[in-house]
Amino acid sequence: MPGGDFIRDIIANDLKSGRINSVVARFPPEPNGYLHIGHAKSICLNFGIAEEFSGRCHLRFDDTNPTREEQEYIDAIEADVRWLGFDWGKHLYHASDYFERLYGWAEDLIRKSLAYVDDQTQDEMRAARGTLTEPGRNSPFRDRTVEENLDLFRRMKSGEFPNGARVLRAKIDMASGNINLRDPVLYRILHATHPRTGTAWSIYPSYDYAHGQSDAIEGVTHSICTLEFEDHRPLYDWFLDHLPVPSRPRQYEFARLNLTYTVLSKRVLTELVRGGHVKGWDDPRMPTLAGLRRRGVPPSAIRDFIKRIGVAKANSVVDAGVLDFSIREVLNKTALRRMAVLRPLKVVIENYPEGQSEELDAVNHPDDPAAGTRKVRFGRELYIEQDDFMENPPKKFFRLSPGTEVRLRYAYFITCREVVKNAAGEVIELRCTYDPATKGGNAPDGRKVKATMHWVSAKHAVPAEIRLYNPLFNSASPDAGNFAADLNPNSLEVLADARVEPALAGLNSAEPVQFERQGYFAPDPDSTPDHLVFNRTVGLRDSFAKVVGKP
RNA sequence: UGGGGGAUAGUUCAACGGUAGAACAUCGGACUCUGACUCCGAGAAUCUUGGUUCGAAUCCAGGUCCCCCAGCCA
Repeated sequence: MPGGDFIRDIIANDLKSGRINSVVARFPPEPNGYLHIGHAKSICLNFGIAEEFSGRCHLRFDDTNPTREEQEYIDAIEADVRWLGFDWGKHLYHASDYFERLYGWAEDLIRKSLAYVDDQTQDEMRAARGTLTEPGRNSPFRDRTVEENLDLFRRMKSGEFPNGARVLRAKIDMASGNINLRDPVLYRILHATHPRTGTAWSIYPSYDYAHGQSDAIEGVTHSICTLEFEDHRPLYDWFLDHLPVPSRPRQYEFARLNLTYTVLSKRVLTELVRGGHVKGWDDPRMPTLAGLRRRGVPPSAIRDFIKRIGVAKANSVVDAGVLDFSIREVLNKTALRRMAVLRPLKVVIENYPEGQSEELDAVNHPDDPAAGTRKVRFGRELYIEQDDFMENPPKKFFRLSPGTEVRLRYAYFITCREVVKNAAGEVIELRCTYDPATKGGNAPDGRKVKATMHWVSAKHAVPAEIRLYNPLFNSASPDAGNFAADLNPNSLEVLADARVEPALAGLNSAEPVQFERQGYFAPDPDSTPDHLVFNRTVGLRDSFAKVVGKP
């Protein structure tokens, strides 16, 4: 029996003890924004449990607030869950599917004198709710007759009253230490158009009133949510205790995901989009599933990441580097290798005949011979990476500098003979010589070089735009209340004049490739045959960067 | 000074009265036609004070610190 965390332990025990025969879970998003990596934790947990224990997992939209929910989000959520690799089969539900039943149960509560219509204003209700340390006061409308309550509630439903005029409240305990039990609101008047039910309803159930009963209707056995709902559980149970529900779900809570250098709050993410701080929900800097997808992150990497971080009840912040690790872990095995020069520096091979060029063999994946080989063009004029040359190198610099010899991958050894500078003193060109005997990359005399560098032929390479992404925030734990102050102005870096090997022009999938020695890059949807655009999914580990103290 | 939760390496998670373990990160080293990958190695933790016990991260009591709750949001 699979175990691994306290939730799975509970389920395993429930199955073993016979309390349940099979597990039914659910992922219950509210369609008021896009899914992010924090939701991925919940999705992997709920759908993962269903898979592991041979149960099922429902996708249920918690669509009880038409003032913030939109069809666009509904569609995006379904697409994202599928993309992540999960299937709810025929079990697609909406809390709004149950509006009729929930309404009937509300009348039941009224008949049992367990609910009443309150005419207090919002301010009055707030004032009467008490504080964390003082009990609240009963509403003056708390003891209306069943008949009056029923009449008022029906008129609320028929749309007779304006927004905010009245609410239906549970009659529980205004003195409870748990504020959720101080006569919580069950229904509020909302004259709004619902994405699914249109204008059929002018009252809508609250989350607390809808969630547990929806679970019960669907036969959910384990209703897994995040920690902030822990003190809603007594209320969740109260409804199930007092209503003729068809099953008895149980709620369990786990700690939501937090990631360094990012914010996983739908409110903040929405503001980032609406405020134009990013280009949309799928901006590759966003921690949304849509953004990660656009950046080139494979869904299996996200699943691997979620597996690594575990599930527990302690609040925690996961190092964003763990996600990077998972991405590299997946991509290293699958991504084809290519050469691309991000910041080109021209190299002229003085002893290579003018006008000549040749094709050399390059492997597509060093650990997978089945991936085959391709040809790369070599010529007299090349581009190498600006970072791969230093005129006055420090001790541990193994790459090209005046007089040193390096290998150009799959090609030849070259030696730097001369440095050409412009009027400003910047290096604009290198004059080098090559050793024809080292064709393919090995010296017959057995001599070694300390560096192998990537390169492209100046004549044959294709121009490309490369987008590098850095964390959206400068702070490891941005203040969600004032996130603008922590925004990283350099989260997007565009390299407009990169050169890539021609094989990249014909890339026909959105799968990332590895630009050797640099990282994993995926074509952006903006990319066209005339204007290639690549997103850096994640960089390669770079231990040399630490040596030279690069950021 | 209400109610509900939580504290184990730098980080995240295990250990369910019987040798505190893993992953990421860090630091060494090997290998290498990617300063990648891979491999080997190292340092690094039970919030605190008592108690129970042959034996406590685990059970009990007190304390400390952290998080959540006063929406007609979810």
